Amino acid sequence: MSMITVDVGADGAHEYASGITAGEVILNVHGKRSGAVAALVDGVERDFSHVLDSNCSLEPIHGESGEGLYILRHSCAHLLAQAVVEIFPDAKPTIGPPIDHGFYYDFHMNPIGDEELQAIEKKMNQHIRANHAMIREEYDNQTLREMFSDNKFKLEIMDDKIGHDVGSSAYRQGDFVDLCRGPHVPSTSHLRWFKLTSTSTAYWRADNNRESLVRIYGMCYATKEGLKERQRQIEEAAKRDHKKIGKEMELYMIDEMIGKGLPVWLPNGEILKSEIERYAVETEEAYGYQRVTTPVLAKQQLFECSGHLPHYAGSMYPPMEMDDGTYYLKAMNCPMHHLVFNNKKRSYRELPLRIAEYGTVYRNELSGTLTGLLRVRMLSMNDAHIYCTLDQVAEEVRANVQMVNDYYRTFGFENFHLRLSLWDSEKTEKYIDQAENWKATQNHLRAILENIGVPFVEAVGEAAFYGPKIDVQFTTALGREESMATIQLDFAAKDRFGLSYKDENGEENGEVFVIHRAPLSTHERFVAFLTEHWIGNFPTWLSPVQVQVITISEKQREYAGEVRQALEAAGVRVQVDDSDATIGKKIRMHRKMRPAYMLILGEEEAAGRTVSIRARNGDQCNGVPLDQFIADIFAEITNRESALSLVPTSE
RNA sequence: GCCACUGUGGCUUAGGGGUAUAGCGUCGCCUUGGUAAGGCGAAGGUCGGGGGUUCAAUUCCCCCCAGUGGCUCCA
Repeated sequence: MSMITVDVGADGAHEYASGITAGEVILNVHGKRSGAVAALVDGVERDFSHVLDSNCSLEPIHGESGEGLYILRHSCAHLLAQAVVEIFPDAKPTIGPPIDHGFYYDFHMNPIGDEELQAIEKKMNQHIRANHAMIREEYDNQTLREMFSDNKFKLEIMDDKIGHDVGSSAYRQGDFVDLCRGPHVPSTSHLRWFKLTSTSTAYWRADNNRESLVRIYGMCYATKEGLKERQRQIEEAAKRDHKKIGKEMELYMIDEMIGKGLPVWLPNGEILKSEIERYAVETEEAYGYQRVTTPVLAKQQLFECSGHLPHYAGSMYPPMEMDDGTYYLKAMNCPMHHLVFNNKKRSYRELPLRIAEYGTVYRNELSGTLTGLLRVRMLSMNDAHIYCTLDQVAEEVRANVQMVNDYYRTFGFENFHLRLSLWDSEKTEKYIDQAENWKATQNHLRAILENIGVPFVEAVGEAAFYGPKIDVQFTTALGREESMATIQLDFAAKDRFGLSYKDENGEENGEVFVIHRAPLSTHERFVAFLTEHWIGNFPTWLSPVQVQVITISEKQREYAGEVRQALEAAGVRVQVDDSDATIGKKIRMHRKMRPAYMLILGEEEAAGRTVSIRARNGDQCNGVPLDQFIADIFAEITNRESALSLVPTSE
């Protein structure tokens, strides 16, 4: 029998008889409880059953590693499919990939509800206890096609992904077999820490013209702790939910009579919104923007000119017939800003021309997508369009990236990164048909980003229909990525609107590039993220209630009134509670509104014209002279400090 | 738009074929209290809307509407 040498990394090289499996080697080197779910053989992921017949390197893939979790979840998807087809023999499994935190599997079957989900979960647990081996089987193409002849989805996958002459593999556990490349965990007992979470519909190949499928989601971890930790994270995120906090703090309301996706900013939310806007106005004036206001509706011709009709018609509110034509609510400001640019002859001396607008657009987002402030049909934003030459694009993009960084630092955001969103050369029907321009502008943007030296990722198929863009991607408390800000390069507007300027040579020059940018997303979405990020405990400058005054007894009413007046005179948002409730009760009541500071006023404070400051965490700072407190909080507000520093933290 | 689930006073919620809980909040009275619930009392709901089954529907069925989680979409 020939021998082979297996390099097992830090543990050196071992000699084995040829024909040994990867799993046997791992068992030999790392023992039974190594937590390995698969093996990396010469850098390729393999099953434990993989036979070694020549010298190689081998290391275990642990269930808790990224690769290991991926395998675990993929295997768990198979287990799900096994349970589903047993309970619903007519269900046709389609695809079932691992995803962040878990997996899903799409089935062609009748819709199911929670009860069925529980039954499926129960069945999966039975199979886990039975500990079926997950066995890899290799077949030629013909055999595979016969095996899955009753599942047109699997046949379609074979048509697309596997050459007709090469064959592929399937994995069997118990009576269930599924087409799959693998690798998988050696047996179903590894899949113990899973939970089915939800069902949904998905379309075959994500195409809504094709079959509607039932998608079942689950999460799966290598350990009980992993699963528990994820459940904790979900609970934690629920506490940060902007819908819950927004209701508690009375930031916004949504009323059926007004319409869904159309939030009303209540006084407290309006304060947040207007503070954001005030900050944006100050910042963007400094960056050389000029503000305009345009109407909320315009004639059909405008949106035809811009190309939004028909490209974007589905996302606009339906047309209104008027005596002089058809009108649409604006879903974007750009066409009107282009007309502002065209309002007079422009000189190269005016470029870059930066036109900003703080207003609202309306988009007919699909009803099923609307949630709280995160996805709405009324979008308020600090929108702007920059008109410049190709040479100026780089500097404008750089300034915008810097602006985004400035903004986010002030708001306390750290979990974000840039994404270069590109067109998809395979799906050109989604985009304006100028392949050369796409390639050129994409390369230009990429070069600009590389030149600035900021890290970024690239995403194919995420471009706007008129040009590539730089998106600022934000990670939520649930670990999900959402688009926040956007900087878009538009090479099409100049032709559609005949944008031009008189250049240095006195020539009429039509090479006007437009940059669309909205660094703070929409105010709705931004406030949702802000609320989640701060759990409603906003920096002082943003807090709807900056100071909550609480009297010990009604004897301090007069002093409380003086404190209020002094704070109001300094422009501080202050509320006074001089009711006859006890101090403990007042504190408990007002915590809901999350004031930046509470001021406790009793006999001592009134006598010495001081205040006792109570921070959100309960820390105290007693006997602070009123004038000093006002000076300090004024500075904290004016500097837009993100940390509250008027009460030293007790450590 | 599609699928599943949910919808009870301002908020959180119990219940379930015989028109309904409780807590918080609100209001009144007592209390004048030093840091996350002082006491007593009162008001407040056609149980999301419409239809059906039934002697009787908030409860069961159907249709809408809205919300939640996903899909799709997302300039």
